[in-house]
Amino acid sequence: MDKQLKRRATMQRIQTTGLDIFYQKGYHNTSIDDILKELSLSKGAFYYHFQSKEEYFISIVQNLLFRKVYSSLIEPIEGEEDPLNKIVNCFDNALETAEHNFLDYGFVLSNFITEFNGKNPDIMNYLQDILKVWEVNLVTALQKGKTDGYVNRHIDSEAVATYLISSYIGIRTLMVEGNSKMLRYKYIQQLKHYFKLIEHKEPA
Amino acid sequence: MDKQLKRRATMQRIQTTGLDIFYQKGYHNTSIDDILKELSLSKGAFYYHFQSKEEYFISIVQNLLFRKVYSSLIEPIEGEEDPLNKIVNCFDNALETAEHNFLDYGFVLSNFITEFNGKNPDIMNYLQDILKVWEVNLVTALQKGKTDGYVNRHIDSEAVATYLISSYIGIRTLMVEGNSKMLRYKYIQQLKHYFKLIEHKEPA
DNA sequence: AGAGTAACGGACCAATGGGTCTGTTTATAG
DNA sequence: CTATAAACAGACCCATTGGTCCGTTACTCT
Repeated sequence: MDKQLKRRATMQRIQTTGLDIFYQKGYHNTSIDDILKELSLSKGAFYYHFQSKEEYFISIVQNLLFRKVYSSLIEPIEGEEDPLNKIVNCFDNALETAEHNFLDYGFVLSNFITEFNGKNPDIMNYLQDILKVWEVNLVTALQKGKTDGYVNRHIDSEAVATYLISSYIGIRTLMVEGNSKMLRYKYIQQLKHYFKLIEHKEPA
Repeated sequence: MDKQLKRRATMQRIQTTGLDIFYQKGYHNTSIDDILKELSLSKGAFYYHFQSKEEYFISIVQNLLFRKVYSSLIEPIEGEEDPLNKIVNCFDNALETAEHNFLDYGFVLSNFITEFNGKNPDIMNYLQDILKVWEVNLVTALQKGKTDGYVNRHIDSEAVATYLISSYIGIRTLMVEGNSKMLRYKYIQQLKHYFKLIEHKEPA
């Protein structure tokens, strides 16, 4: 009965370091051997648990990547208070952790989207799905903000959501450069600036 | 005397289709043989003109990629009139051409930045240089817009420039998904919205 | 304790990768 | 017309790739 657990644990281990290395080096530039070397594991072990490199990667996306994005960018947006405030804080926190990476490799999700676009429609779907969940939750939060009196009723929630996602993906791509602290500061500053147009204006 | 020209022509051919394929499939996922097959050329010919895959790619970045980015995103910003207007038009045009690609592969420059980050500092420098030229020109245009009375004097030009670049990179990454027409519309809408905060307010 | 199977080790394979080398064509210069 | 080098063709090299196969260990259940 304990074998199921052991199995799960090993698979998780392989997936976790797999995500790390794929994130750092990219999917096509990472060999199974690279990952197995890091794990001190054998090929027999790997192919006992996974059918192929592709299926392995997909399992990582569904198990780990989704939760990673969800916990850092989606979950923190949910709740009752002012959504605009929460979005700013959420983005700022996410950028801060990125900033503290010694060497940053960008936004995991958008990296993979860039890498697989036009090459593997199957994997692309799984990645796009994560994006969609993010977008939907942003739109929902903004709409709720309208009814709760935090957000201007005249704004196009979907357009704002895409604009937010775009800018976040972009700033994370820029931050790989180095002076991420300055970039984060500038970005958050402009984001707040932008949000002045979005927030509900109290009747004078 | 004509040999120099012939040589140049052949190298250009190899570089041009190289950029195409690298853009579509990514650097690591593209083999020299892939490119040579497309060109109906031999390995001997290739390695007669280029020393290695890496040196070859760098030559592409410096010769073709820079000009591509410059002509589509940097040059159109220069000039005398209202910079904000020109930026909107420039971005809109760039997104339109992207939209008309049957299959879009994203923003070439940011794709490569994502792919080479943390892997090849040499290539990264060349790519970052292009980004910097873009950024500097945006900042210059905004500053000039201030003195010419088009742009609000209180805005932080550098922050606006990074915010613009971020959002552009991001929306191009999103547009690979499919419904790029809608995305473009939403993006430009929010961009204009954002620019209302940036433009010079006429004294009442 | 022993049978049976899950979990793993690692040699092996065919295909592909970047890159070399030698030979052949082509074109210019004298 | 011929010598000479540039431009190219393509067989070849060897390390690496994803993946297979079979043997061995370790654990579980009766």
